[in-house]
Amino acid sequence: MSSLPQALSRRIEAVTGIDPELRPATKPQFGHFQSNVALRLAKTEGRPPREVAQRVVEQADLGDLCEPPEVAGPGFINLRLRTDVLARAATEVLTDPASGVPGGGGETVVIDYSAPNVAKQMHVGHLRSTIIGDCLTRVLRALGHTVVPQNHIGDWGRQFGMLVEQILAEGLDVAGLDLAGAEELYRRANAHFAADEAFADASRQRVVLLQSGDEQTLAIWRQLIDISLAGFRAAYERLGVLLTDADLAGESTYNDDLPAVVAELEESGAAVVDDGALVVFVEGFNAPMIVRKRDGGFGYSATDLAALRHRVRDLHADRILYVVGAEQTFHFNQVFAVARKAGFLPAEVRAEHVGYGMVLGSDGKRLRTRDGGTMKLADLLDAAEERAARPIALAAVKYADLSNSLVKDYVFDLDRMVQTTGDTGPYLQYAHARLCQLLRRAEAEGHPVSPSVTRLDEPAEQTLALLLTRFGEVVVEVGTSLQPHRLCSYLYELSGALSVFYEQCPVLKSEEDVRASRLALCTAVRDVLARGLDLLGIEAPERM
RNA sequence: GCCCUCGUAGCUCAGGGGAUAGAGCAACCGCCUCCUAAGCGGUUGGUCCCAGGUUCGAAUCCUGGCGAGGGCGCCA
Repeated sequence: MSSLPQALSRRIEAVTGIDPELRPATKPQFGHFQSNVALRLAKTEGRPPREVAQRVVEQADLGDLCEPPEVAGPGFINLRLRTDVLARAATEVLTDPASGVPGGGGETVVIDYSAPNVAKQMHVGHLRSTIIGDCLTRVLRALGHTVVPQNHIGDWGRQFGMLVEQILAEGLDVAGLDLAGAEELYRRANAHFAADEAFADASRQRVVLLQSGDEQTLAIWRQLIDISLAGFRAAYERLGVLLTDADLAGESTYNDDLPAVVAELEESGAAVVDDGALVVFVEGFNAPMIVRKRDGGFGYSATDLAALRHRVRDLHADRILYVVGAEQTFHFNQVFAVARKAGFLPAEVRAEHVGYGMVLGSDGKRLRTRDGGTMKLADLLDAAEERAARPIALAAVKYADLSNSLVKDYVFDLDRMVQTTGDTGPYLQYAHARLCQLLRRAEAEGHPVSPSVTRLDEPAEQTLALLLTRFGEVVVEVGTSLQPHRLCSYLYELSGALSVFYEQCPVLKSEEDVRASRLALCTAVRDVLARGLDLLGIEAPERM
């Protein structure tokens, strides 16, 4: 089905020859849609905008869709849909199992997100990556794309020499540790490393042993991974995100690819030796990318290149998304540029860094615990659950994370985000729960729900119906722009319109045909709210 | 020093060429014999950081400042 604005646009474009750039009306008195096409045409036609608008209005064939259009202000064309057309469009949303979200996607989209570090608890930064990545996964899947999540966990690197050495020094049974225990071990190893030169040397040796495949070392390393994964699983379960072990693709999985990546970089002439390191210079970047360090070890850029190459060659990605903090913008732009240059990233494959801002405390600085430590994910969720029941607390945290522009830092204010008034997750849940209650009562009282929306006499009903028809295009927009806050804004607007409808339009006490139609409208709104919240990764309880 | 991002109401944020710049919070005033008042309506509150430029039209695009944050060859 083609959407209403598309149909309207085509009719107008048949007259104007250019896209009328139809937009939702900025104010109710301007109808449902507005176009500035006459203002833009006025110049080329050399006639007053209002005159142009009048001609467009007279010539456009809109009678079966709209009330007679109005020319307003400096030359805007305001369109108001006919009630029967609006009712039909709302019915389509009601009867469509996807509530108007077009599912024809067809791309393979790899999304890199979450990426916690082994032997460390997840912190607020991982929270953002995980929540945003989860939302994008859900949205792109709903649009019919094949989404391949990749959890690029930090399971390799120099720190493991230190950790293994510390375990051996303490004679520790790793199997008895949990993730918090591993993190304490990490701290002890760090202190030990700084204070004891002999230990530091042994740790460096241990890195070599690990890389060369020493059995004992590998066995301990695997144990560290196992306890970390248990911790990650628990965190994902608590967060209610879709990530599973099948999505794990840590840094270590690319170890075997690194020599080949380097060889290809050298063969293509992209990489050169500079100051002892193998680097790639790319135009537009003030520093080269270090692929192999002077000491022969690989930098993290090498791993990122290998991962990107794998995603293109083996996972057959059409689009690759990196949900990583905005501070890494330079790094990823450089990785993409190098990958293009080296031929790992063909022109037709899109690579996009979905950068997000930092989580700030009420002081406007990076969120920290009272003693200045990093804020743990678990502590943060604990604090939220002190203020609200679990599904509501989670909704509060997730919605706060998704409802602002991603690139901006945002202030983490638990007391504000758990409020049920205002632009919060719980407010959306409340709107949904209210509808569920209403529909339950209707069923209990034996009121039939009309299979279609038949009556839209009240402005509040029309507003709701019009909003319903926009759901699909909003989801499409999020899939393109990768800006979840647009879906948040939409759902907030829908919830607000529902509250107004709820105040102004009695449902159960209306006469029969109005009641049946309103129940249909309510069902459609409930479905869109539930589906929209699900796309955000937020539960929609039926009672609150 | 160079590069990137951000700057909108007291606070938290939308809006990113188009009509009188919008929400929420806070403050104040109303509304429950009525489907969840966890709600709704109203009032107060703005030099859209500053200065130029482009345009019929700029919060929005361009240039230059100022302010805040982040990044800039061997950590990941």
